[in-house]
Amino acid sequence: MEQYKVQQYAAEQYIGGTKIFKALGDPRRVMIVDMLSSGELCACMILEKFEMSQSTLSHHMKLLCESGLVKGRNEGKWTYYSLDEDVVNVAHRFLSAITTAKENTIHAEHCDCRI
Amino acid sequence: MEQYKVQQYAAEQYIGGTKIFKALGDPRRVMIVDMLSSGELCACMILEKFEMSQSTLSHHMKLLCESGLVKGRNEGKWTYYSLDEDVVNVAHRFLSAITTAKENTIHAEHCDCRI
DNA sequence: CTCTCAAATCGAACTTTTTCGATATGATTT
DNA sequence: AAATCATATCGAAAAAGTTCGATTTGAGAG
Repeated sequence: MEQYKVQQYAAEQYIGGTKIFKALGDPRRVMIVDMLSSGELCACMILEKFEMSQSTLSHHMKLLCESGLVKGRNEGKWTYYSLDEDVVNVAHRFLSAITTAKENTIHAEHCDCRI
Repeated sequence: MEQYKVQQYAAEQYIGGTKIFKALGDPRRVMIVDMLSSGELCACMILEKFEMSQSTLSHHMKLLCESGLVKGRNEGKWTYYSLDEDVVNVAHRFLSAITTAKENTIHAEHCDCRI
């Protein structure tokens, strides 16, 4: 998780970052991340803020955890969730990587529309 | 597009950013953004790099354009695509906003698990 | 004016995601 | 040990996303 290199145009390299973005591709999950940015919260607290069944929240939390952005911690019958700052940083770096100009691109290659 | 404020926990505020992340929630679209980060490309050039039908690429480009990340420009029978740097910056700021600690959070509120 | 080419749109099949109620699990309370 | 509570998992239904071939559109070339 230390370094995240984007190797050009080889799909596997993009999967991890894509998984994070996919997790953030839903308004409620983004709202949950926003809530967690100020610190750990138990599932029951998050559930209170949404009109959503308990099983649906559990599903969203699972996706967030699978992306790596969020960590879960069990304490007794409660589960506490928090952001994984390392993965948050991976997300930032990945977004930077894919939006920053690079060397060795396909821009110099031949194409009909450049004749 | 100048400022992007995240108002806490009101879904509408998150929709724009979510749309960008949703656009980035697919490996091929991320690869296309990566390609475009080094400059404008015509659709035919992008198509060459993927095993994908022309109509599928067109669909992905439409999603990227609708998110705002990518702009299309017609020139003769060709279409050239490029990143919209303003929206790229919106994406960065939005990601920062939702992952940065804030005031007035729900963390101080009462919850059974905090008795 | 017709043909060709690049790209967009359409329509259908397929896959994935979302959602919920019901049930299971695992811990605390009585 | 039985009841209760928080959360996870299951299964099914509905919604959304992906993909492709076929067709349309719109621009240039012959």
